[in-house]
Amino acid sequence: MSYEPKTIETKWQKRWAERRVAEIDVSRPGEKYYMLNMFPYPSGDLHVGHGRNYILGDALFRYLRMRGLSVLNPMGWDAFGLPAENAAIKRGIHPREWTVANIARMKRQFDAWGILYDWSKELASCDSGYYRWNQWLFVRMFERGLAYRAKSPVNWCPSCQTVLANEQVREGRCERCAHEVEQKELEQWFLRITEFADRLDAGLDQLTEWPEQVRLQQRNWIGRSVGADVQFAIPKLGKSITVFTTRPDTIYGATFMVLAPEHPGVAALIADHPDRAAIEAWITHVRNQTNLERQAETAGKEGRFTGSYAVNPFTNEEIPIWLGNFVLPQYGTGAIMSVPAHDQRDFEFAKQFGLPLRVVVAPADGAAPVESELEQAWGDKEASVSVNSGSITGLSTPRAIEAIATEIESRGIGRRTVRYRLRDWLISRQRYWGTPIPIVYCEACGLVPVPDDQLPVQLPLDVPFTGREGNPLAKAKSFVETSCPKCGAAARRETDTMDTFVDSSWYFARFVTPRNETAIFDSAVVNRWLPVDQYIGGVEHAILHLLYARFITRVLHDLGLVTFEEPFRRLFNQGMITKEGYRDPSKNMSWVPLGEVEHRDGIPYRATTGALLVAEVAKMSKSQFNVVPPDELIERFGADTERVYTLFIAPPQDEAAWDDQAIIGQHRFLNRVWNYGERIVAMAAGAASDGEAETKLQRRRHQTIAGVTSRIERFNFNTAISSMMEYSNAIGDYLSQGGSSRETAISCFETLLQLLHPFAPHLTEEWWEKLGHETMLVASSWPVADPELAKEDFVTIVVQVNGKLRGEFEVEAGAAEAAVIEAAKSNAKVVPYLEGKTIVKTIHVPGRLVNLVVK
RNA sequence: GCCCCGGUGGCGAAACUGGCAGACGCACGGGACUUAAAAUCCCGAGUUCGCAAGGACGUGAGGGUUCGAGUCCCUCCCGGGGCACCA
Repeated sequence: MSYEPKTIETKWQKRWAERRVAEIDVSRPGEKYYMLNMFPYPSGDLHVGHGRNYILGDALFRYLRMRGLSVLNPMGWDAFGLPAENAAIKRGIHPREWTVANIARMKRQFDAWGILYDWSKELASCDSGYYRWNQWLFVRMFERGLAYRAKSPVNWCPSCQTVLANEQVREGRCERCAHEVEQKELEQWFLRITEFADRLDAGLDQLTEWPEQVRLQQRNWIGRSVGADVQFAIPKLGKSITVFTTRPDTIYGATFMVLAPEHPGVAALIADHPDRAAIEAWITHVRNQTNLERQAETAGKEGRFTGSYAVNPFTNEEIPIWLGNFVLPQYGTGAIMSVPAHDQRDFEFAKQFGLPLRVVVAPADGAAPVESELEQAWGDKEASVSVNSGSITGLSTPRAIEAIATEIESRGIGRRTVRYRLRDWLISRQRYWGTPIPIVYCEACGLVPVPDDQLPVQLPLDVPFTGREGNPLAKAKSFVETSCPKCGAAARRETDTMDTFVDSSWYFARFVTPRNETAIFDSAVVNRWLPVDQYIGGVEHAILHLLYARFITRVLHDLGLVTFEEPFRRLFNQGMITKEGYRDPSKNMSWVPLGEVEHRDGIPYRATTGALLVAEVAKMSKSQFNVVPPDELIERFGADTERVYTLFIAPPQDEAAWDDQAIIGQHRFLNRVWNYGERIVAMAAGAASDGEAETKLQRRRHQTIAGVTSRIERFNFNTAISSMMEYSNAIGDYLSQGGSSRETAISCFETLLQLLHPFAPHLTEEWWEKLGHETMLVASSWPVADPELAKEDFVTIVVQVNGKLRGEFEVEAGAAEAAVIEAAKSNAKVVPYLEGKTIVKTIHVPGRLVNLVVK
């Protein structure tokens, strides 16, 4: 019988499901291992690029299981979100229906790939049994002041018709739809993540098994900076304004002050300005700028003089107070002391408005820069010292910072401070398909959280989806109109829903006890199974999801629900799968459907218009027509082939371009494995064993076990597959070059089946059964290498003369050094290079090489 | 601008601690089987000089350390990602 993947694949998928091989009882004792693929948004269609993430996870799952661990590998659905609502508007299907149908589709696709999940733990964030606990958690946070409502300028996406968190804005644009984000002053719900900034930053140090890149991104996003708050007196007002600086040592060089136009003190400062109206008009103009405009580097700096002065507390000089659009109201105190000689932004502002510079820092071993000659701010890459700075003159920069901070504190005009770039997390969304925020507005009682026994606040199903004008929830009278839980008076429900990132910030804990109806989860069980031992997902969540999850985990910790603060011990980010797509330069570089692309002499043209096209490698996406659906591949080659190819294509953390042609190589490989099986079972039993060929194959077997195991441990799936191919080739050589022991052939083949099982599970199960095993391969024990049998008897020693390769010879492993060197010197290929020379140095690396240095 | 990560055959890549560069594949060339094709199997192949034996060159560029560098150090070029007036 030849290899027919279709038949055997459905057979085994069915059997794994029936026997519930991936289900685990969380109360079962044993060494636990919690592995988790980030739960997906159920968009419906999976392509081979998505497959990378899940296939990798499944290979790991099968391997760990065979290693004998109790592996929890659940799957669920990040099921709230905009696409479902947009589908409702476009096609009149209710978001719930659309979501449920997509979930069913995706489950079928997982099955077709042969992926095993513990479906008894399945959860969907759009089920009220799940989002109820979202609401419960929100109320806990509200009670502790960690969830609060505030009016502030927020990011508004006019296309999505909702506000966005800071993290969801990329380069001034909406992360989802790329529409430019506007600033709006709105009252919204926030979670106080900034209160955890310090802990979130410090915790990064422990995450040694996370990709360095992700830790760095989080660190930058949190943006911890150490400095000092300093008060500058405003004699005219009899008050002072506080600035934040990371360089208090440069305070003697602070020649002016700049406030954000939004700074609360501005009105008083410009009250008696002769041209007040003009300044106010300018302030309005700055406020109306989008973040994109305001922060664009090309825009240059804008500023206005307030007409007022502050006193520099160290020089006692009066310095002018300016307003500048480059000073951000949300960071620090919204006010800065400007040191134009040593800060590039201040330098540019000073040059633009003719403000004075004063050099107060100089190289430790050189002349101080001269103010009039400066072309840019002078910074301290290397050692520098304070100059022209009163009591700190002559101190090195770090010591000067300390000294001045101490003086500021002792004089009572400020203190050391740590500031963060991180802002509170805006979670209100003006959309329907999300968790309702469980708050009631009462005339008398104000903001009243919905009591626990009234949760969940159910999302009403009978809501009109008309598109555009605002949140459909606000139009559902039966939902909005309610009574105050405190006083019973008529009241109004909050109609904002939560950012879906709230849902995904704790789902990994819910997975352990997903049906718990009395608590968010069972703490005892969660504390045994968490943190997640291995988390797998894309880098696009480096900041958003992973930061929020770390934050919420700390909240759960402080609520006494969990004993840990970091939810994910190890993190792995798989790389993207890309594919060539085609763009039409004559049509504004729009993407061309594959059916319209025609190749002539390897050059792509548009079949309909004859236009020359440009090929571009990009992330798979329907809108770019470069998606490869797995269906045809599975039909033609089988899921095992797709799985092996996906893992072989490149190191899993690297980006990889899908090659429709190269997949044939993996199909050939599996086909060969199948044929070796056929040849082995056809062998005559009981033939005499044949010493050398057998020893050689056995040695190969044990080397391969060791190699594949360590490569899987290091996630080097591509090279693990290479070494299985080599091993498979060795079995082929044994069969075709006179190997005659059926017993040897079978046991070596069985080892191949076991090693290959995580990658090609169907084919290997089929052969395991064909060879007479009654229990499943997935339940077998991972083979263990015998180092004695893996040892080589002979090693190849290469001989170099002056570092150049000149010869090689075989020698018994562990041969004496003197003998090896002697053999090297007398090697026929080497001798000519030694003639007439003297050997001045001999290097011997045992088992590898001899290098003879001659003169 | 700052911070990260990369750059190895025609292509995907390998080389784990400084020790035979290019394993394993794709594509390609030659051969076997076949009426033929597909499938399968075998052989070849970094570039270059040479009939060959063999030699020279070769991991983005240049320099350095070392008996020996894809691997370590310095400078630069190119590609990708992140942050971007954060005081």
